[in-house]
Amino acid sequence: MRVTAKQVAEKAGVSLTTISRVINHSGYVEAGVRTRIEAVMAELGYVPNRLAKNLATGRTRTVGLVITSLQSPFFVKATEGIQDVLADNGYHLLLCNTRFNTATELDDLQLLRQGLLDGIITTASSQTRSEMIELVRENYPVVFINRLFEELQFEPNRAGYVLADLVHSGRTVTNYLLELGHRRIGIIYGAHNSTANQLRLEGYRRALLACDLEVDMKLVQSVPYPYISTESEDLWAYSETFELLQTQPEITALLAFYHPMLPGVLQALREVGRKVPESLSLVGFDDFPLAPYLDPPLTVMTQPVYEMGRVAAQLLVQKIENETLGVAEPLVLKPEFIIRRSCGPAPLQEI
Amino acid sequence: MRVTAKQVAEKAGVSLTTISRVINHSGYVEAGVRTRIEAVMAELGYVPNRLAKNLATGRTRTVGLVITSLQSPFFVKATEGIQDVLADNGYHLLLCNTRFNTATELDDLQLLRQGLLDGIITTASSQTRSEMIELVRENYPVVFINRLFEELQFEPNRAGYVLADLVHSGRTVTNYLLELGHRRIGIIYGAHNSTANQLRLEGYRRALLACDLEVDMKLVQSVPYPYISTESEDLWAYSETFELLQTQPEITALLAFYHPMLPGVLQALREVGRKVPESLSLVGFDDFPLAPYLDPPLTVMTQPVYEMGRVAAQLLVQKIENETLGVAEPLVLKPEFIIRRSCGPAPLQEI
DNA sequence: TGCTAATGTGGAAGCGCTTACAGATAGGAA
DNA sequence: TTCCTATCTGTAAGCGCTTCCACATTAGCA
Repeated sequence: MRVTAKQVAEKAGVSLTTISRVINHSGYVEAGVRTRIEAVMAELGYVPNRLAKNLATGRTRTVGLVITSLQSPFFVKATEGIQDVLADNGYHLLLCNTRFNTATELDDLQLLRQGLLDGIITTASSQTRSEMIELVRENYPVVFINRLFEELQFEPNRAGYVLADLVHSGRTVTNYLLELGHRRIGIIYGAHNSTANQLRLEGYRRALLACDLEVDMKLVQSVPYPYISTESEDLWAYSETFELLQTQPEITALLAFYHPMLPGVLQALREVGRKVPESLSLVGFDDFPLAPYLDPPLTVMTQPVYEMGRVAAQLLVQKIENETLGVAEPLVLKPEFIIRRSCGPAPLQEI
Repeated sequence: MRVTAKQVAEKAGVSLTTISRVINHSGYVEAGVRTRIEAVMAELGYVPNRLAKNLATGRTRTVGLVITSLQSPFFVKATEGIQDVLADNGYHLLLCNTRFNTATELDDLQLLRQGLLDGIITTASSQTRSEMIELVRENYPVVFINRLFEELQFEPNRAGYVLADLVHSGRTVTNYLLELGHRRIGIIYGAHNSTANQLRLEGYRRALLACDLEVDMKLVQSVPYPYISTESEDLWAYSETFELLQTQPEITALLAFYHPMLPGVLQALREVGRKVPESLSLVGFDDFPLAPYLDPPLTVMTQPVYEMGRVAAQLLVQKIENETLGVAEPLVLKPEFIIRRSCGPAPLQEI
């Protein structure tokens, strides 16, 4: 019942080939013939079937975005950057939100092999590391955001890397707190051993080292990711923060590496009776529109997220469209430190 | 270079049909043959080409989500609900984030006609109203969230409607404020004349009416949607709120209908010197994890967003899979009012 | 005028699956 | 035994495009 190109061809008295040419503005078509065909198309209400086109060309003009959650403003902003660039280049976005589910993530990656996706942008979890590497080795176009794969470092392939300078982030924040007199700086981070966490921790370590301080892993608390199916994740990271502050009361500053942990962290601080910033300094990661209106306004280390999304998408489109391989050098963008009022001088310790 | 079903067939010494049958678990295949074929598939690393399948079946198992922005927690939560259900049913999600761009929205809707999408879930803007109606009339499966189309009310088609009881929302909030003694209640809402805004406003009107009060449209301020391309939308709704409070200083309570307006509204309140809740009561719409940690904790009227997403997706899958038409009765879910500390008794007026 | 290049069009073979439809075999009921 | 049904397999015709090639025609130029 749908109108096909064949019908248009018959009605316009031309061949299928010519129809294809006017649709795609490719090859030569006489102006008169073109307008005649366009008239017939309009008359019949012809819309080209993309499935057929996809099969014939082996391309879909669709890219996948494989992420673990939408909860973080990081992903929302990155997604917008990505989509703006994709839209400009005529690509669509298949959203693969894995919800921290490894099986889902693996399935989503298979979409590349199934031909459904021309490429993938991902900040995926480390659970599927080997599969990602395999895909890259098979030369599927992939761009990673805030992820690094050293094992691919010297192989020519079609992967790309976009990162914020997270070592710098970690160091800057830590330095700031050290200068405020803090010596016991706690960290709450999401459990998976991601590149992002590693790099930030490295920055933290270096800053401490420069002051002849050692990292005390008792101050570094990981939080298992929730395998979300219901909505009861409101106070994620709450109990871990609570416990950390109970067992390590000498902590005077806290870094929350992942935005969705904030509500839990804030709740724990309330219940433990640590007022921000008087009794404890708090730094969040990634900025969000309401940060200035929290109580107190939150100091955050942030990344140029929207821009990172844009760059990632540009890189991917480029990798999809020219088939050339190459060794990838990571693209590193500058983070930004936004000081508000959630940090203060370290309170006097009773030691 | 990709392995095709044909190659598997040859190597296994069977016909293409049989391959298809084992892939799809359809029809009869002798157990021995099946295992043999599966072995060959594994050996060759065969992955079925979804493009070919899509073309042959005329279906894609992909649905589009057409929204205007991801900025609101409403969309994030709804998207998660939708994706959870879709994943359970083997569907993928194409994210069409129109960024309030009507042309983009129209293009995205065309994906249905192009065969790329089996159905659409949307909260789309009212700019594409007639095109949506046309798609519904052509019997494409579409589910609307918080949108109503009276003109389709009695026509059998494959549309579905999921709504929160927004009239009830508007009325409840307004009643609450009336009871606190407020008489001049302002509203800030996003400009497009959406069903959601209309219904909430209707609730507001009814509540006032029950107290023999009239709606004063001078208190109801619309905010044009930003046509976002850059990131400078931070203080969206700021100037409109500022102006409203300047020109209508007798306003003692304010409803913010759309979450992304909050930062701008809060900033305006600060600058105009109205302290919440002492000098002005504020109610937000749609809850979010950090609402309890704002200054002051925000009272919000919310909707069962995640659930609405789930229901919408279930409805859509159902409509896609059984081809039956029918007259749609809207599915209305109950909203929830979460009282925190951003509302107080109306301050005494100097009249 | 003849030759080449540019322009314009169509035939037909794919792309890699699904899905009638038909045919074959085996087992059970009559 | 015959017939019917259930089980199993293959042939071939699509699905609706793209694209390679071949073939005309016209224009450009020496």
